[in-house]
Amino acid sequence: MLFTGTHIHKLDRKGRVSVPKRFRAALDNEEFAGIYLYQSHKESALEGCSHSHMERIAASLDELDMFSDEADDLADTILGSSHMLPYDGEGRIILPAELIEFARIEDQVAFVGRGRTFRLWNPDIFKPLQEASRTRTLNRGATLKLKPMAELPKGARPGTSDEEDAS
Amino acid sequence: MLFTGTHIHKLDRKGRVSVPKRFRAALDNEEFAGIYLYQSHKESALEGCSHSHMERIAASLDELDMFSDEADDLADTILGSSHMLPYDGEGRIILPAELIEFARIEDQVAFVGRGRTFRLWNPDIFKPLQEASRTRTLNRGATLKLKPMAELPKGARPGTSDEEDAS
DNA sequence: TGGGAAATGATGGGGGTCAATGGGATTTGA
DNA sequence: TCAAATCCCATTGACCCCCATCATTTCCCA
Repeated sequence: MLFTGTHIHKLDRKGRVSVPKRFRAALDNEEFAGIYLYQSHKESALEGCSHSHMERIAASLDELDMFSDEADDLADTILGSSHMLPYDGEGRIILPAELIEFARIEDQVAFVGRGRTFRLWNPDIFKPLQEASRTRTLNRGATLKLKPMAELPKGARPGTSDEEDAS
Repeated sequence: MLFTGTHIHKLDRKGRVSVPKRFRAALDNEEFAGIYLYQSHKESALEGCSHSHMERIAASLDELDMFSDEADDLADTILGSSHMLPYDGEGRIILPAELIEFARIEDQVAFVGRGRTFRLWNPDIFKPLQEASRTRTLNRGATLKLKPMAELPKGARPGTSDEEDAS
């Protein structure tokens, strides 16, 4: 379950767009055949995730004080503004007009993997941003501290399996 | 069982409103074919939930000191003022006049998912509030500490079902 | 190793189905 | 007996299923 790479697909005149095969494959075992999308907080982009990821968000919100202001805001912003989008027979979703407008998407959509989640962009907007962030990363000499293998969930390590083999 | 998204439906002149298909689907296994609504204690909105969630609230109240003022207040506001609303043949409920008035609902109702629960709003009132939530979330740099997958209820994780045991 | 064939993913579009809505008819209950 | 709730059916428009085509990639074999 990992979203990687950038995939550019066409938005047809019915408002449909194919979800990249790789992304669909990453969602194979989900109980819901489709994806969730919501508006990004900081970017002119859409955040995408799986059903189980959404469950995880809900479960985490549940833990916060049921009456806290922060939980309220997060619920409104994420759960309240998310769209549950099922695939059609060909693995496409219908991109709601509201989201098309928010992300200023025209006739093409870039699916950008971010590991457990992904983003949808207007490719023309994403490209320059991607280059900028690449330059920043290089200049900063950023390093990422990797988690030891042993702490990874089962199924994410070679030689283990979560259910059946996912080779 | 997850309520997500915002769904705006019409309140007809008989005081009926369709419960969104997605919400009804989330309540499929409930013993009661309908929803519960009560007045929110901090917003001009209605809180909605399932029968089993209502049971959960009752159970939580049990744990509070039975004679505490807090328990009294909560019992009055939630259990005492809640309405049990069955669907008609088309999946609609009748919105009681008392609740319409409280939430200042006119001819449209917004069903807003919040995970285990949902809220009903006058869309014109909700919209600006949701914008404000978004802004606060952004400024606060709020991040939600996600619960580890392993602690999620079974059936909420890919590759598990709540039927049999998945080691 | 190159070229052609087959498989697979992406795209376009028609039409049937179902959710949302409106309103009349019948039943229930005060 | 009247009002309100429930049942029932009609309408409509959005969405989903289906199929046809096109573009790639993969595979196979010379």
